[in-house]
Amino acid sequence: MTKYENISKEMKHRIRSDYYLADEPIPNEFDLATEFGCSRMTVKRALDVLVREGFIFRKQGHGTFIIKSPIRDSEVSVISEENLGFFNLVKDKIVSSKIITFEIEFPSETVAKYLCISMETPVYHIVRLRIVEGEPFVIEKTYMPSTLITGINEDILNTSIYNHIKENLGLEMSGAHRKIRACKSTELDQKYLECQADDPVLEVEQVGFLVTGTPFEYSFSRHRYDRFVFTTVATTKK
Amino acid sequence: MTKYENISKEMKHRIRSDYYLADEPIPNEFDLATEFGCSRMTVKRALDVLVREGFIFRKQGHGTFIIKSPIRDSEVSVISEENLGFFNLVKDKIVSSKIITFEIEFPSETVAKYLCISMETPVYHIVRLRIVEGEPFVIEKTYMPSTLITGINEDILNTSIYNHIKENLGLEMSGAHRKIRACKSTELDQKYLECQADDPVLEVEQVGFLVTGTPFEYSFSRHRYDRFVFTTVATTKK
DNA sequence: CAGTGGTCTAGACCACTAC
DNA sequence: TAGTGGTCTAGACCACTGT
Repeated sequence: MTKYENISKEMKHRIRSDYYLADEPIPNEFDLATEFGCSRMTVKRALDVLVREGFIFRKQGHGTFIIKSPIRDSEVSVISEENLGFFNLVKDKIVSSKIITFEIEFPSETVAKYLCISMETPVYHIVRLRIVEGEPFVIEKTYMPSTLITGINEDILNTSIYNHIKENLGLEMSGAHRKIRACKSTELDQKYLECQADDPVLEVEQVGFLVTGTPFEYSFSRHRYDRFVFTTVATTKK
Repeated sequence: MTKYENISKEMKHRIRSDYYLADEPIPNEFDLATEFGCSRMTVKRALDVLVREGFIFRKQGHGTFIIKSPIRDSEVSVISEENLGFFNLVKDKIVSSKIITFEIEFPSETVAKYLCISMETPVYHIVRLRIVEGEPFVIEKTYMPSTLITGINEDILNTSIYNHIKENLGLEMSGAHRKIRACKSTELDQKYLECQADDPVLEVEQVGFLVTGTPFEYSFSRHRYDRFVFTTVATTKK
């Protein structure tokens, strides 16, 4: 844990616990640097994280203020930078899985393209239903190069592929590119998500990357439209 | 335009125009600092932008590499940090608008909450259909405090509210909190988006902020499901 | 004008990678 | 071990805000 991460964490905690008054600026960067015993650049870097996550905003020449936006208090949602795996999404909930498909095959042209592999590299093709608190939540269709992500079995599929990648394979995920769209539900959706023929689904298409830059998964997550909202924070300043 | 923004821009240009080989690391931070005549910290900051936007990734102890992911090449989409206004979304396309509702009213409790105003502060309530290349694209329902965003008229509604806010009012937008979900289409959607009763819509709920931290708009954009995809880049590293 | 955040420097040391 | 990115410093000067 670096110094700036600690400061980020502490400041987030202070904001969430109303340590600072929401209508006044938080202490300036010089004072925070003194308080935390570090240089001003380190405080700045720590606060950059909070800006990106939508906790605070800065006003040049005036100060740094807390954003009190109720839109951040979502039930089940993705706040952009934070979590990749499904388990992070639904922490503190009871989760189970049902394996619908578990095959190994040669990839289609599209799958090969997104995973940056040849069409001769076999991939896992996994379809799982994820159940949260006893209710069907999402169908995940995942393709992963079997040469990279090795040792997949049903036990792993019933818990977390991400944990397997991290704990057993020692690989680290760095990020993902995602597309989010609304779709009509298919018969597969209706059967497993237990939704009506005219219910839509929210689909998240994702290419996940390791810290080595290698794509390791290409997936489609189809969510029940009434149980999932995707949340993001956008800032214009770089 | 600051030094690091210039370097970001130049590096993005180089990557897009294949100036660097995609299979080799780009020059290290020390060499780039020499080339651009700046300190290493400034290069680092410039490259941070490209990391967040999904152009490159870094591998400590090894180098910095280009991400070649085809998922970024979307037609009409939102890449997280970049654009807030509708016009930025569909640059280089022919856009027109149809005003469906243009009223001033007292806000509901919800609208007041999201805009951080009292229920006695009047708000504009605007519903517009946006047409791209002759095809209905999105219905935008927008609430804005009339005391903050002044001087709205039909001319402005037919072009861009964002331009009005920027050019005429001299206000600057800083970011937004968004929720994205799939919905069933309503009769209003079907009528104006010219979609079928069983077509879903992709809804983006948004609270937009000025650089002063003040919420200035609370809006719902309902997109035709077959004409819009929301794209984002997520990274686990802060 | 004083106070704040924004940018930038020139260097230091550390952590990690590949060879 | 050499080379890379990661963190951090102690300052400097600039740009902007409110009074």
